Amino acid sequence: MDAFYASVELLRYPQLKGLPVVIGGSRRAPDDELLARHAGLPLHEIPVAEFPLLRDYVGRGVITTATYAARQFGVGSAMGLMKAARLCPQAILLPVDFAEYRRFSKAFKDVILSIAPVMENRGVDEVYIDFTEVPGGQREGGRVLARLIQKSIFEATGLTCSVGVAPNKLLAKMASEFNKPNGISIVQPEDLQTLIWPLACRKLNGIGPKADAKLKGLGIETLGQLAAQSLPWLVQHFGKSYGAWLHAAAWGRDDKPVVTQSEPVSMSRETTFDRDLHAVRDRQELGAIFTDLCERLAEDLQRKGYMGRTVGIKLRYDDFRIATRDHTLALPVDDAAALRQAAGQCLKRVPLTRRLRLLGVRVGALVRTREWVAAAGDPLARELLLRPAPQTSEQDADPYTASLF
DNA sequence: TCTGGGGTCCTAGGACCC
DNA sequence: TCTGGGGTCCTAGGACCC
Repeated sequence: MDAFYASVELLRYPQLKGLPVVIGGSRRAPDDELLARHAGLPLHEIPVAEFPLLRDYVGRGVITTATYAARQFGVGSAMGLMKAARLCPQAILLPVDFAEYRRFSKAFKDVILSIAPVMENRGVDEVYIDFTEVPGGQREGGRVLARLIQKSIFEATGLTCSVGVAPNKLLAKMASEFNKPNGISIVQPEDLQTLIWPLACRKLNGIGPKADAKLKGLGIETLGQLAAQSLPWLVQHFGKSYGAWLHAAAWGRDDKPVVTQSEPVSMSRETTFDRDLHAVRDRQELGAIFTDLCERLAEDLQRKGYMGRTVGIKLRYDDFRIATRDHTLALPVDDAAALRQAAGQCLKRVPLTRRLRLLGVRVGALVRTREWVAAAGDPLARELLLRPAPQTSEQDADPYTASLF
């Protein structure tokens, strides 16, 4: 989806169309006051001059999305709001409204599912779609189906998206970036040299800041240069697994399927404080936040129907270093008191001399509550639920190898 | 001028078991 | 008295993604 959060906001506030708008700020909503002052007035009639400006924002936080008009000024996702305010002080700042974005997320995904049922979620604003078996999915290299999806989403939601069509997910993801916003791009295997190899390594989904810096240090700037390296050389510098992946990816090879169903692995809640807090001096405040995080996490678990037995905490110190601790319980839990109890034990095992800027609570090793309750009286069934399904290896299927061992 | 929140996956060492 | 090899689980940290 194109500038998803910002585009959803523009549906509510069409008077902001064409203006630099940024969404962000984790703190108190900057426009609460605005909405209160104009209670009763339809949202689209609130005068532009009434909206809060980025220059007036005081506090922490980053931009989650910027309109294309705002991007002209050099502001973009993940940039600190204070820095963005210097680049584009006149930008309008709106708070994030996840509930609203989730609504539109479901709406556009429902449209896609009605057309092409093999869809993989990639977060709130992105999906992979398998065109292979969709009627007409091969016409004009996929362009016809891509256009149909764009048109259907726009009619249902008023939102635009960009589509990349390619033989695999890796190339499709890159293709989707070629023609933003509201564009379609088709990449065939024979386009590797002309369309992919000139790109910076960082454009590849899976090469982040660290790997990119290391590649640069080795004199590798583009995907073409990466593709020119031998497999053993890459393995030597990046390890067996990542090295092999880098090699395959640079050659446009990716055989990962479109996964339509998946179980959550963990759930968490975390918060960055308005100011750094000290475990002793700000004990009360920290304790209240801690309890609140556990309560919200418990709500999440119960609403989604999961329990978990690995409970953990995450701290971010004032110097931005991160510490985590976790603890696995004998039985899964989903209530705030149990989470708070277990997380509290974790807190005792972590250094607390430095001031903290973030506290988080996490729960993993999830089981579906319904299945756990159903196995209530059966210790064996419970035991099986707590152990993840064993990985079936190639060796198991090979009678010769199996007999040897 | 400091840098959000919610995730997944990988690695590596140690405990523990057979 | 000195010492194997394989496997799983737990824990901590880190890279990366949206």
